[in-house]
Amino acid sequence: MPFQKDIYKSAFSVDNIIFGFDGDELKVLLIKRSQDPYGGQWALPGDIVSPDEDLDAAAERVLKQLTGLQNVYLEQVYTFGKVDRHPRGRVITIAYYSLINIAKVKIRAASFAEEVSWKAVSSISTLAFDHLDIMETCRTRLRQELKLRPVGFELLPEKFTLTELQRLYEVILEQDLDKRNFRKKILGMSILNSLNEYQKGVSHRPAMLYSFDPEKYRVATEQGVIFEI
Amino acid sequence: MPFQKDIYKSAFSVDNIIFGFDGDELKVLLIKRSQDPYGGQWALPGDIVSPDEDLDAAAERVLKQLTGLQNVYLEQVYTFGKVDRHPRGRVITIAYYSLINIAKVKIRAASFAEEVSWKAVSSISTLAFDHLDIMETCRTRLRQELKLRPVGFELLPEKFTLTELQRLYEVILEQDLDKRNFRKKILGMSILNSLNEYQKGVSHRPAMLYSFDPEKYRVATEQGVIFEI
DNA sequence: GCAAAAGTGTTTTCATTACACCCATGT
DNA sequence: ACATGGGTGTAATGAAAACACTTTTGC
Repeated sequence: MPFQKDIYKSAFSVDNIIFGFDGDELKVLLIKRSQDPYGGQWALPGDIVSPDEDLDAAAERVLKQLTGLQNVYLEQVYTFGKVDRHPRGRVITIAYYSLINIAKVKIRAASFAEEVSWKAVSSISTLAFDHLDIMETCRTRLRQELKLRPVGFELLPEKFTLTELQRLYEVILEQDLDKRNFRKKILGMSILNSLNEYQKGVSHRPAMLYSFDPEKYRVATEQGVIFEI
Repeated sequence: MPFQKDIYKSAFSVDNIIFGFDGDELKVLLIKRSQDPYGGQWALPGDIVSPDEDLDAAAERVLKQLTGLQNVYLEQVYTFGKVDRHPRGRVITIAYYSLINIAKVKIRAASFAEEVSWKAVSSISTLAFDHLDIMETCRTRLRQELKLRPVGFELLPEKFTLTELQRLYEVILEQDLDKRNFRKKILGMSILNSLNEYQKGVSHRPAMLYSFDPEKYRVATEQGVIFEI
């Protein structure tokens, strides 16, 4: 089967770091590899890019296969291409990261995995291949983006409280934020809709729910408002 | 020759956007292609990555072949992988950009080029393949980096005046900066050495020469100084 | 002495930080 | 009634912006 051999002479794959937020921790979706190399170890979901497939399309496909989700936040981050990074041949990989609302995912075990699971980023210390490296690079990128663009909302349900939003920032940036200053800053940008609707069933004063409004964000940006946390 | 065909079934290249600054304009080093596809057109220097070569090494090789330079600022930016981006087959390309002191370059015409030349970024309106796209992406990245990291010095001679440095920022960021505020900010970071040496042969008051001190930068960073222009 | 760029501080303005108490709900 | 997180404003601080004149050199 020369095809297999040729592919491995010079193949490229995509790997997708899928971030989710459960209200408490930043998580990534990992698969347990069912085959060698690295059989039985946790790895990032990914696949070989087929010859007639765009890179972005391949990343979308991997995401869809695993989560059923489409049209979610997905960005290319970096390409990893060390000669020896794959034990079976020369495979470079283009890393993407996506941000999803964790509640929307019904995990589907993919054919290439025994098991699929959300793991807290902070709890991961080894991964197959150079995937730990890849994850760290994507995590750094996420932090940068979070400060400069309104991407945090991608990790939340459509309706959220300001405290949930703040907690998300605190967890990802690994720093505490002042409640009043945070609210002042976010609300001052005029990019949220106040829904005049409240949390239910909580054993404390229920919080107002908000949603992110992309159109308001566009208008604000045009008027010179700079998103920055 | 099956090898050629296999390569093109799934090959990867690097392209290198080499930035230089002549005191007045931001330039990039382009080659005129001697062969089809796009024979006769200007393009970014690049090459196929060989199977036993790291991506970074390939980018360094391209840079060295063309300029003779090694150990200069070189960073991966983005990978371009549309199915149809190369008319001869599937070739994805990993884009790098480098920052060099333009005065140090003795251009060597490479075998794959008729002609090699510095072109002002602002004057370029078409390039072979998707290279215009690649150039714009790298230019955006350069702007981002310039604001947050001390990379501008890579584009200047070792000894430079503050006005030269300011002009570099103004040209790349496309905005005017206030002279006094700029000096205050840069000097306040304590990352430059004042050389107690002056410009010569200028028909005006000669300016003090400075050099960037990476060690001072490291110390300043440790003490919490944030580089930002 | 004139043209050309170098060099230099202060005031104003605006954004960021620090900070503490009352409110609404469930148990 | 108490525990829990929700919600709110002001003063102090520090950083960024605006701004104009004197100095040194070559010609």
